[in-house]
Amino acid sequence: MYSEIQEWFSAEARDLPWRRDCSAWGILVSEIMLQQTPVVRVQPVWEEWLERWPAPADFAAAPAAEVLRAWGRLGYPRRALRLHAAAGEIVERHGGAVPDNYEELLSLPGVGTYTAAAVAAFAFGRRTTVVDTNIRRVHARLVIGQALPAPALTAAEMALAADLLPEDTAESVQWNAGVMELGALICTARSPKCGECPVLEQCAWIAAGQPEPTYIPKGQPWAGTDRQVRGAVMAVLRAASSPVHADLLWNAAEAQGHPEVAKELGKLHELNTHAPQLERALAGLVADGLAQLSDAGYQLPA
DNA sequence: GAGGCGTGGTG
DNA sequence: TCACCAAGCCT
Repeated sequence: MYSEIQEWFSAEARDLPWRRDCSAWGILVSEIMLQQTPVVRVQPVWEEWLERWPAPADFAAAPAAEVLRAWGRLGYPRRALRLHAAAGEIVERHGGAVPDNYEELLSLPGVGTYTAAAVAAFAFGRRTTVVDTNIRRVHARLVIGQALPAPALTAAEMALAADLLPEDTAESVQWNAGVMELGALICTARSPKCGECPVLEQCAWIAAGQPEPTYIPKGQPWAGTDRQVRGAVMAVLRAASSPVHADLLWNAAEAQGHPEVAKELGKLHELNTHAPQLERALAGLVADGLAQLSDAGYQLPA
């Protein structure tokens, strides 16, 4: 399978900036931004960041509020704060250089098994077992014959990925990148382009007659949740340059057409003269959002 | 180990 | 239209 995927990858791989001549720091930033966020939205922000903060020390010195603003609308802003903390550790414990091995990468905040393996492989050419959602899906179809991988990563999947990894270090790096790209462009979650697949002939899922998924992926609720409130709060704060009053949050939520959010923030507005109740309500509604506000130097009314 | 965490494009 | 989905991590 290696040669077919490699040939396809050489011809079809996307020309992404972090795949060109790029520092380990640039690779790390890209991997964090790409956690659950599509490439098309990451690319312009990544360009901005690398120009503004070309090395970990530059980024570590920036105020948290600026980090969150620069993060823009990539989503999951806690990733930005964790990367900020990681840059601090890189400066303090690694002399300002991104560590070049899996174990030390894994110890950084916001860096899990996937990101540690990916940075070790793509920034430092290490032979590591990279397993992301694309690779899991390709393995599930190509090797196992199932439409989708299990809901959560299993030990068996890790063992399979380790078994498939080429022994040669340089080939292992190309294999990781190629399988991931195949999952992103051809072997997609919905409507895979099997007609363009370089390993169609060897695919266990095709051989089995493309059976349907054996479970139903469960969606994440959004309307009326704390996350929706946090999203509205963060949208206001990104645009603000000074401490934000709760009234402003409510007005903004209403103006943005978020009736559920405005209703919840309206409760806070009514409670504004009763500080203890306000604190309790805020703690229940926007606990993480408040932590981010505090980290970013913002204040809520007393 | 299941659930929480932002955001916007798309079939 | 509205679920689903996008290079996960942490608790």
